[in-house]
Amino acid sequence: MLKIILQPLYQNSFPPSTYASIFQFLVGKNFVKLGQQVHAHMAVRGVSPNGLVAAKMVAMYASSGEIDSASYIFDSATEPSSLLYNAMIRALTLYGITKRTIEIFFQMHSLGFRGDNFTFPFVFKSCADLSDVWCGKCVHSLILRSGFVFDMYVGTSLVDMYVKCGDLIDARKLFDEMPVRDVSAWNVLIAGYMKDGLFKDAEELFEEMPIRNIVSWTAMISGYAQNGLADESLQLFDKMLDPDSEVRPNWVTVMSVLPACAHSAALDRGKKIHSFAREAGLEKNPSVQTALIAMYAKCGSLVDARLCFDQINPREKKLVAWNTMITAYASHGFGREAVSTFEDMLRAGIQPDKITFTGLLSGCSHSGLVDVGLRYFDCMSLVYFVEKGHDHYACVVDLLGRAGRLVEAYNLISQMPMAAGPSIWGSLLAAGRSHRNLEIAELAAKKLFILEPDNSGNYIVLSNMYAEAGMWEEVTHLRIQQKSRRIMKSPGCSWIEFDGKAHLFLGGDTSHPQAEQIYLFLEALPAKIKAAGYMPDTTFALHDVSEEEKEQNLSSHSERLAIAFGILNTSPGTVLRVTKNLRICGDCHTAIKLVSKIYEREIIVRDVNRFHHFKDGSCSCRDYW
DNA sequence: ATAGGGTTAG
Repeated sequence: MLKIILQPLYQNSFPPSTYASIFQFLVGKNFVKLGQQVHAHMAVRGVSPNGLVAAKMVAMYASSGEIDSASYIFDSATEPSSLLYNAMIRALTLYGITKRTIEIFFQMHSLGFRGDNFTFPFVFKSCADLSDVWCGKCVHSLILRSGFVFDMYVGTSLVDMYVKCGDLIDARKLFDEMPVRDVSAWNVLIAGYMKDGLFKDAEELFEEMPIRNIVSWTAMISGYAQNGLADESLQLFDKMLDPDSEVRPNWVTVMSVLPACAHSAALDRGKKIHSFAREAGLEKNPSVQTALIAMYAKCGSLVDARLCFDQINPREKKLVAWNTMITAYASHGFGREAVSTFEDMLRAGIQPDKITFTGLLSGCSHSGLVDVGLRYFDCMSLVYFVEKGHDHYACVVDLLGRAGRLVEAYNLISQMPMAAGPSIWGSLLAAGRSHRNLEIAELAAKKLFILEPDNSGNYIVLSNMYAEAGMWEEVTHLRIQQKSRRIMKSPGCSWIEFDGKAHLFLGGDTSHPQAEQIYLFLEALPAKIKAAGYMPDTTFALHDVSEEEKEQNLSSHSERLAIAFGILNTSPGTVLRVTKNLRICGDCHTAIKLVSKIYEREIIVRDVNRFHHFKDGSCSCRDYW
């Protein structure tokens, strides 16, 4: 076929069916230039494309990335046909132009072309992407009597539409009514249940279905991972690696399981999955590489994250990869690196988006780069064409608040074009606390009591501030309020990975087999610190007593237990990586700095907000978090 | 020519 096309095209025009076959042949081949030559050949000879030819041209252009040319052909077609409409609807769906897809469908319908089994799957997909259940139902009702609902493809896309619109009841009903179901229909429903957190229903379907393919497995694994069920996700992934498993993981599976490692900070597991990806030839996939960056960053290994980032082929280094790297630096308090990576990104010609700026601004905030952050914030919409969103304001309120510029922070909130959410008032409250501004703290706390009445932390912060100021009546009042709403504080816990297993400690925990040794170690610590000639920063400890576990003995905070366990069980010099479910307390922060110096250990603590790299007596956050 | 699993986030 190619030979025929490549023969000189100077001869007379061909009959339409020939042009149609040529364009048909070029679909998906990415020979745009050739397609354009044939197109010109036709145009020069005054042949106007009939419905069939136009349809093939639309398909050809759309499949080679030329959606504008496809649209042009469609708009200038003189002879509309079902086939042409189908081709255009398919092309638009391919490019995610959902609204136009639906418009074109209704235009088609109004011209008397009713649509067929090659039309509806795309229309329902568009409704699904828009979460437009109203439109979906409307199209559904149009075809109720036509019999197309019994087509397997149409049925599956309908079930998917209801799933994506959150209507699982109707999705299930349609699924049960389908006369023929293949594995795709099952997968759609499984994915639907996992999104909604209905694990039992998803598991039942997964067991029940006659054939499971890689998509079924991946839907389960990613569903668990996205809902924070990291163990379930990793276990199922292991099952898939079993030699007599029915399927092998592919790049989507690997990409989906990595967030489970990230969630539980399981660096060793993550490294094993990385090795698997390497052996399976999936390491060069840019999406896998991006998921690896995020995994390494969240498991505390920025070095490995950067290595993965550098290994991505520059041509394949897309927005998400840059965002992930910038965010990784930001969460570790490496603000300067976040900024320089952002500048590298601009030089590479990548257009930043709103996530880029949340990463960049939070990086500035976490490392005290106040002026740099403010400069980027001021010009982000005019220079980089990214609209300022709620989260960007949150970063800058945080930035100003940490720097003690509380009035400016408050003024910024008042000027926001949208309502400030809990993250913003939370930042302001934290800033009010650390800079001892009761007025601002009170103001922020009162907003938070309305916005998130169940969050115990807000009551505790304000109550501690009242206590510090000797305002005991207010303390009592807050306590009564808290009791009446039955607000429970969440218990602090920390874990550390050792020997392929997570060792978890609660505050004051004595249940660990090595508890005795751990407590002996911690009790000996103050003397060691003194002997080494360091003075604990008592001023800091005095006014920043842990807000979450005040009544508890500071020296048995969960992060200290985990670190003690780590020092006792690993060889000298091993980096310790500890994860905590709450914010690290000021007293522990001071203690860990000293431990890092005395025991010559690098200690990396991931708390609920960010990372702390303790080394040689100081922390990467420069006591600024 | 048609449907299903998807990585980044104060």
